[in-house]
Order: sequence, then C-alpha cells, then structure tokens
Amino acid sequence: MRARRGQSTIADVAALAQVSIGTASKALNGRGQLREQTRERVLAAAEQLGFQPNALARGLLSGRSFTVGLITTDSFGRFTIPIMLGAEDALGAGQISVFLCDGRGDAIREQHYIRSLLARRVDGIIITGRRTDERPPIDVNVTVPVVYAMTQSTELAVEHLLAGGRTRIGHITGPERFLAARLRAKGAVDALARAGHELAGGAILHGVWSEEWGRQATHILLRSDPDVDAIFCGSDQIARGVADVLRELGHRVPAQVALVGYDNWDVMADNCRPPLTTIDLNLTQLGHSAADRLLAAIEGNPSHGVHTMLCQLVVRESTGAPTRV
Amino acid sequence: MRARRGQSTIADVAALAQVSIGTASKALNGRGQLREQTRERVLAAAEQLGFQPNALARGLLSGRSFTVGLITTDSFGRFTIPIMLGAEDALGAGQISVFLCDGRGDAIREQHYIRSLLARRVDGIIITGRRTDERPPIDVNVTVPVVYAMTQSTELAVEHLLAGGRTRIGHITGPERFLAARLRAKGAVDALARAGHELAGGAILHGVWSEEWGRQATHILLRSDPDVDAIFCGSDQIARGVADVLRELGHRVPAQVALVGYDNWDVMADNCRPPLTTIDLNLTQLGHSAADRLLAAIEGNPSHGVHTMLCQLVVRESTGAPTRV
DNA sequence: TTGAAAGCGCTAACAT
DNA sequence: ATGTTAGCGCTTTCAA
Repeated sequence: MRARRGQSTIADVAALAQVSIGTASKALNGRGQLREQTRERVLAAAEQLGFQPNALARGLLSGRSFTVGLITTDSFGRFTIPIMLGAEDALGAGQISVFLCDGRGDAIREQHYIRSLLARRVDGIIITGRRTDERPPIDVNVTVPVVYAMTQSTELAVEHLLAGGRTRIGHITGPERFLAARLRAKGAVDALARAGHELAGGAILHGVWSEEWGRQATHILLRSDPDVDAIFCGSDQIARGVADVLRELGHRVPAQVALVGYDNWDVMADNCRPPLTTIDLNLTQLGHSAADRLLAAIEGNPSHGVHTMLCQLVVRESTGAPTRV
Repeated sequence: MRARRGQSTIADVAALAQVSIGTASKALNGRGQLREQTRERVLAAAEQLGFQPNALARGLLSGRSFTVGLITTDSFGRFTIPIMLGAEDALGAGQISVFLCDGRGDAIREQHYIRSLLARRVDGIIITGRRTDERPPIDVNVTVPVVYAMTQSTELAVEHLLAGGRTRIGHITGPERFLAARLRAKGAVDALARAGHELAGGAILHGVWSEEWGRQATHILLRSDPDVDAIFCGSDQIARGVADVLRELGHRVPAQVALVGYDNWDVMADNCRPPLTTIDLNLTQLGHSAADRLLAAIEGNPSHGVHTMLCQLVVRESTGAPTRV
C-alpha cells in the first residue's frame, strides 16, 4: 500500500518493521518507552524506505507549519537580497522553510500573498522593502506575528568627514520623494549645523539614483563652490559618478576632495577609483535580526515597537587625509 | 470552539451558517447542488469569520501541496535573481507558493534543503545556479519533477562585431575554471575561425570577473596588438573596466575600438561610457520557462532533456560604426 | 513495552 | 438539497 506520489508513509515503515503505527511514531521521534531492538528495527525500516515524515500532516496536527512568509513590498533586488539572505540564514538553521513572495509594490498582489500565506498556516511573516517610507500595516485580521524589516538612516558620514578636517561638504542624492533621501539629507545638514557649518554649494542636490546624475551634479556643485573639500552622496552609484568626474577634472580624491557613498554596494564601492568609503546598512544582519525577532514572537516572546540597528562606516581610500594648504 | 492559532475552521463556518460541514465545503468550493440561499449564507459566514481554508489539510488530502522549491546552488545574487523573479512570476500566478532555499554552493546544505522540501511534499523543484558547469543530478530518490535552470553560451557577440566590419578582435574574460568562460571563449574563437580570422593579441585573456582585471587586461592587449579594433568581454564588469582604460588612453569607443560585454547587467551596461552593447541571457525568461516546464511536469506532461533558450544581443553605443581609414 | 483509537481540517463518496 | 462518514498521515492519549 504505497502512498500517492510514491513517498512512503509511516504505515509503510510500521509494516516493514512489523510494529504498529503508534510504535513506529515513537521510535522515529525518540519518544515513549521502547525496546532498543524495536527502535532500531523501525529506524532501519525508515532508512530502507527513505521515509520522510509528511510535514503537512504534522502541521495539521500541531497547528504549526514551521514555515514563514517573506514578502518584499517592492520587487526584490539589491536591497532586499541581503535581508532575505540574513533572514533565510536565521530561519533555515531552525528547520523553518521560507515562502518567497514578491510584492512588486502592488498592494493587491501583496494582499493576495498574505491571504495565501495565512492559508498555508505560516508561523509568521517578515515584510521587507527598500523604501524607508512609512507604510500602512498589513491587513488587520492577520493572526500571526509580523516583523517589518526596513532601512534607516544615519549621520555617520558627515561626522567622519568633519573628523577628517573637511568643512566644505556638499551633498548629492536621489529624488526628494524618497524618504530615505530626505532623511539622509536631513542627517547631513543637522550634523553640519551642529559643527557650525553650512552645506557647500548652498543646497542639497536632489536627482536620481544613478551614476549619470552623480556626474552632472558634480559639475553643478563645483560651479557653485569650486573649493568644496568633501562630497557625501546618497548612494554608492551616485558617488561613483562623482569620483569619475572629479578624476577627469583633475580634482584628486581624497587629497583635495573626500568622498563618501551609501550602501556599501561592493560592485560600486570596490571598483570606484579610488575605492569608496561608504555606509553599510548591515542589511544581512537586519534580515537575521528580523528573523530572530519573528522566531521569538512565534515562541511566545513578542517584542513590540521599533528596533533600530546600527549602521557602519566602511572606510576605504576615498576619505584619506586631505592635503594641507 | 475556535481552532488553535486563532484561525477559524470550516466547522466554525458551518456552525455559524447552521449547516453541516459537508454542505459548507460544497458551498465554499462551488460544488454539488445547493440552494442559492444556503450557499450565500455559508459564504457570508465565511466572510464574517475571515475563513481561509487550511492548505495543510487540503494538501494532506489531495496529495498535492501547490508549492515548489527553488534551490540556488551557489548563493543567490545578480544571476539567480532574475531567474527567481521569472519563476516566481510564472508560479505565483497559478496559486503556487515558492520555497526559497539558498544552497551557497554547499552540497550538504543543498541535500538538507531537498530533504526538507520533500518532507513538505512540494510538487516540484527548480534548481538554479550561476555556474554553467556540469553538476551531478540531485539525490536519486527524489520522486517529484525537477527542472534545472542554468545559463548557456553564444557566439552572437563576435558575429555582430564581424558584421560591423571589425576583424582584429580580442577576448578578455574570467577564470578558465569557469565552464561559462571556456564556452564563451570557444564560441568566440570558433566564430572568428569561420570568418578566417584569428584572435587579436594571440590569446584569450583569462583573469577574474572584475573591472580591475578589465583595466589590466586592456593594457596587456594593447601592448600585444596596438591595432585591435574590437574587444569582446566575458562580462559587463570586465567590459566596463576596458571602456574606462580605452577612454583614458584616448582610444575612442566605438570609432576606433568596438566593445561588447556579457550579461546585460543594467548597472554596468547603462553606466558604461559609452553605453555597452552586450549579450542578454534572458534570465527572467529562463526562470519563467523553467517554471512553466515544471508546471507541465507536475500536470503529468514532463519534457525531458535539455532545452536551450535564445540569448539576445542588446546593441548600444559601444559598437557603433568604425572610423574608416 | 506495545497496540488501538481519536482527532487535526478538509473533501468526496454515499446516504438521507 | 443536505447530512453523514471515511480517510489523507501523523501524534498522542489511553488501554492492554
């Protein structure tokens, strides 16, 4: 009596080992009082049949599926991957499987996924997104723990530049409609103000998240303040464009102009000339931590509220010592 | 009588609608002969309770879980993401959920995932990886359909360059131990040979998959053949390094030297100066197609053997017309 | 030490 | 048109 789909059941194991189903279950799970010989016979039978307990049946019985859903609000890409990696790492170790759901910034899709995850009786849900923007919490009648893993901002960059003796610091970043861009800009301006300085060039240069914008903005910035001695960029991509133009115009980095990026995207930061000092949001760790929190909540120890994780400044050549005049 | 975990069961719905469980099931699934009024009453009750049928129970009964596993052999990154995206797209539409498994190039891990997926009674498995290298098929006693989605090679690049009137074509690529690198190189050499030409510089330049190697290799290539009129690179990253050095040495692209990359990685190809002509492996489509094949196999229409998909040459500025002497 | 039986939530025969 | 029942594969009492 083979089970459908060709996978053997505990009944097959029990039959082969010539014991009852209940006994087989105990032997396989190390529970109850069994004769050592019986236990071994069952284990051998299971091995021989390549028996894998049916997780669906187990879940049905236990009320836990040992699965979690991972929803990316915007499509997954460079930003969500490290988070996913970290989360998967934390969960996979604990025998929990991860359902991947790509929301693509579409609320309908997202809602569909949530329903589907709930139907599958996931033990919890992690929601991830590139945007820092405030988002409405997901549907109210979600009965499982939910953790949101989003990125935050920092003022590390400007402080590092100030500490390095720079004072004429410009800021080139992405579109103003991104909360992330606004927060980073605000952090920069505030840090400068605390030190008694103003933004070089007089204004934040908002554009798009691209190298091309970095190049354009560099020209703009140099025109409005030729003596700028540091540029903090809202992304590594922008910073790389800046670095290229500075080099081509003969402004040496870091001797004359220091440069800091954001994201620690290896492909950009390492290949930048010179290699880029940048802020690492520790996304993998964020994903790991989110998963740990979710696990704790599943185990009955929920931690409510917002938890902030530390960013990290990764110092490379682009912020070496300036040339003293 | 609430179910555990706070989610309501069909029994709750039936009770609220004052019908039997069987009737509720029929109403919810649109089966059987029911009075319209009864059906509506059940639906209303389900709505009111936020009822979601338990997929675990359904799967247990039907022998199908409507889930598939997606295993990346090497850790997922730039290459596997588009494949995942495509696969998820094809599967998500059909109400199938995807288990994400990150193999990290570790056979033990991979095996662990396969066991776990089997225990969860997935309907099928997709295996993805960056490496084109031959790999042993996964464990033998896997009873579900398996589809491998890997990348392949092409000779498009050299043919395009030849068609553009270039004849002294060099090739800079990644480590020789990568089958992908070997295949691309072989394709290039073969295409050149068919046209009666030899590789410029006399040899394939194997290095690493980085911009820095692209820069170094450009110097090497120009030294051995200063009149090279085209360079085909094994990756967009390498090509970008090449483009930078060519520009800095005053070799105009494409007027004097045409340049072709590989991967159509937007971040590299679009930001290259000039924008890079490159080969697009259509990975998203590959993922989509792999998922479609898997679905077909699950439905009982397996297609065995290797299916090859077409690559595509994306022409940008780096292969414009040469300057005629 | 082992076996028998109930039940997790659901669907599909069969009975009414 | 509706209700009853068996059973998917498993764990867990309870009985032997």
